[in-house]
Amino acid sequence: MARNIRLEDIAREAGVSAQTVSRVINNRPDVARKTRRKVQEVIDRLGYLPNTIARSLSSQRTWMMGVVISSIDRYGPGRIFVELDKQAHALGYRLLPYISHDEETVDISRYLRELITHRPDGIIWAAMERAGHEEVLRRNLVPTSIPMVTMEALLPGIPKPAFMDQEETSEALVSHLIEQGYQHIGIITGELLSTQRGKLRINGWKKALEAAGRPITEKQIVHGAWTAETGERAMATLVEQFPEIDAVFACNDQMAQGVLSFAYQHNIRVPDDLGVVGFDDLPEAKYFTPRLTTAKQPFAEFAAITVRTLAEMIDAYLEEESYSPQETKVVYPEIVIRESSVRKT
Amino acid sequence: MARNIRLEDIAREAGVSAQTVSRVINNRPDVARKTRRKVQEVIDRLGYLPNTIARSLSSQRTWMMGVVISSIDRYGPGRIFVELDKQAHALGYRLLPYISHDEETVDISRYLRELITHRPDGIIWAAMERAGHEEVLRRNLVPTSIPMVTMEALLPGIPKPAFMDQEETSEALVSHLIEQGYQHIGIITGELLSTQRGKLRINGWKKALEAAGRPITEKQIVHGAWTAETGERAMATLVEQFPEIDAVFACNDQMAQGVLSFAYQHNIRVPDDLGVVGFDDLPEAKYFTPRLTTAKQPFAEFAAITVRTLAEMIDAYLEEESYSPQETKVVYPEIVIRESSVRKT
DNA sequence: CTGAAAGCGCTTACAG
DNA sequence: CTGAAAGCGCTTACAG
Repeated sequence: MARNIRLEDIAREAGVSAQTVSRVINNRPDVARKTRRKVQEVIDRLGYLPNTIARSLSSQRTWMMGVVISSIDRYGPGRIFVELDKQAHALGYRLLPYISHDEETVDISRYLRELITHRPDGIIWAAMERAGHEEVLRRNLVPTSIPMVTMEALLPGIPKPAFMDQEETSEALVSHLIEQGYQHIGIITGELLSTQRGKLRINGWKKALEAAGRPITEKQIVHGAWTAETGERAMATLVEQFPEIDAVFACNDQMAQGVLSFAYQHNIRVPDDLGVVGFDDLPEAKYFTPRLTTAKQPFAEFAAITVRTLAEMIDAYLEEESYSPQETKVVYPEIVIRESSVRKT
Repeated sequence: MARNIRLEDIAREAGVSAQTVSRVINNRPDVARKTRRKVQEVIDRLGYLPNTIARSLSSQRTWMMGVVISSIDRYGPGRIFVELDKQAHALGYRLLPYISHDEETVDISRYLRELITHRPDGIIWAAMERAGHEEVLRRNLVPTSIPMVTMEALLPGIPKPAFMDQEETSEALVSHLIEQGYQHIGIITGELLSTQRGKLRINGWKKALEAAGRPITEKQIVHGAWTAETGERAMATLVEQFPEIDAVFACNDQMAQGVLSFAYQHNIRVPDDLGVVGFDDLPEAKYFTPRLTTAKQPFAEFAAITVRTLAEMIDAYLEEESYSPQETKVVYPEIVIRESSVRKT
């Protein structure tokens, strides 16, 4: 097989030393214009592309950020991954994805260990919180002292540069339903109560009801699993155990779509008989039947803050300075009101 | 900063040579049980994780597959990326993603060149076809002789191990509409006719109409851009320029959702006044109002064939054998018939 | 079954 | 502004 062209080949051809070629490649200022031109000409002519592997090994820097994230074929994680990639790229980093396709069974410890063998300059922990993760990180990451930030789970000692508000936004969505005159408001949650995100959305719902002096009972709460299918099923359960229901907060848009489907199949008119709000503002949410009221999360900003902070931590680490950002910047979703929650008067 | 533990540290601590440690790490058979046990004990005790960068450099093998793909926050590319990741992981490879977030403006040449600097063992080209890509590949990839496969675009000299049928499936969807008694069938395409995929879906629609002896006119065809928004707008255009329309083939489910939204807003009953079929079978398609008839693409199989073939090409390349798979395995989407295209009798 | 030497392709001080 | 030497942390023949 044809051997790749090396830096040394360029040096020989251009009649200079390897370091000079290295300087040209890395755009160092201390090269004579004439020398630079000659070296560049040889590089272009031979189509030389430097070997990042060798560069990483000798400079002890990979310009890689590892990302541990759950299935990115869901809307939220997918958007987050894409925005992380954009931001990382803008700062000169590449992403090395570790996607836990099957969160229940994946051995996160093996994943993390394999990721560390690639010596990323930093790690973004975007996985959902799970029992045991803290221990996995303590045992495998801490000894390496690789800078890390978390986006989702709260992990002791690990900075969380940005926090996407869940509770206030949920409260605002439910308060909107109350203002529209809905009386009996149920909730379809996305998952077990064990995750932070799940808990906060429920808390928001509770707070809105409490503020309005409405009773809160267990039968108003049904757990789904983020999909349209579970949304539809959850709505069936709600109607059965809480028949007076006239509005529902589905904790994401896909589940809201399941609710709308249930309503359509059972001739329940939305928004007249049933008010519906979701969470996410999928690109399609505006085209649900009827158009869905929901909350749009600023993923780009969320990712940008996270990546920039990690980049700063990496810089500080390389300078052997201690730098551990304490603040968490809160970003707020935007409420988008559409037909599904506005009664025609 | 704390220096990482190296293979040599393990060797010294265990009282053996570096190569012996290397053998243990790589599970080579030729190590005495006792030696292996001792070395493993030291590895575990010190929490040693080998450095993949160094390994890649010396072995001239990265176990990385580069993936050039368009925005993965859309359903199709997202699913493909996830399935590629699963399959690659199963064969011991990692994915190095190069996502062209903004297909129009991204400089694919710079992307590819940067990817090559990472010396992936192989490259998966999952980007849509665009004018100029062929030239970019010829200039940058061919000299490196890195094995590559394509999933989407047809590129001369580059194997395409799997092909996802578009034409026959589209024809079957439209024939189904004809069988249901729909007379005037429009189409909303996903993009310009310049891509293979776009063309094939339109061809399928045409063939079905031709087989049924129906006329085909330009006014039956409107171009969208894969989103619900463009689907809704395209439907408005269709109704205006082709008022007798009683069924529509939307080239993906998101656009079909836009169509359903348009119908809902204008009191057009689906499926009675308008039959609708989509393409993709989003998890939500079953919960559209009404439930959507569509085609489910076997992405897992598509990705599996592609990755396995690339892995074989890499093996052959390393053995200095010439191996260039000529066959393309065709995989077929499954038609899923639901309410949106079945008239109640 | 085990080890000493060379090399993968770069960058990093250091010297001039 | 330019270069000779050493080193990054592994693996690969090769020798015994």
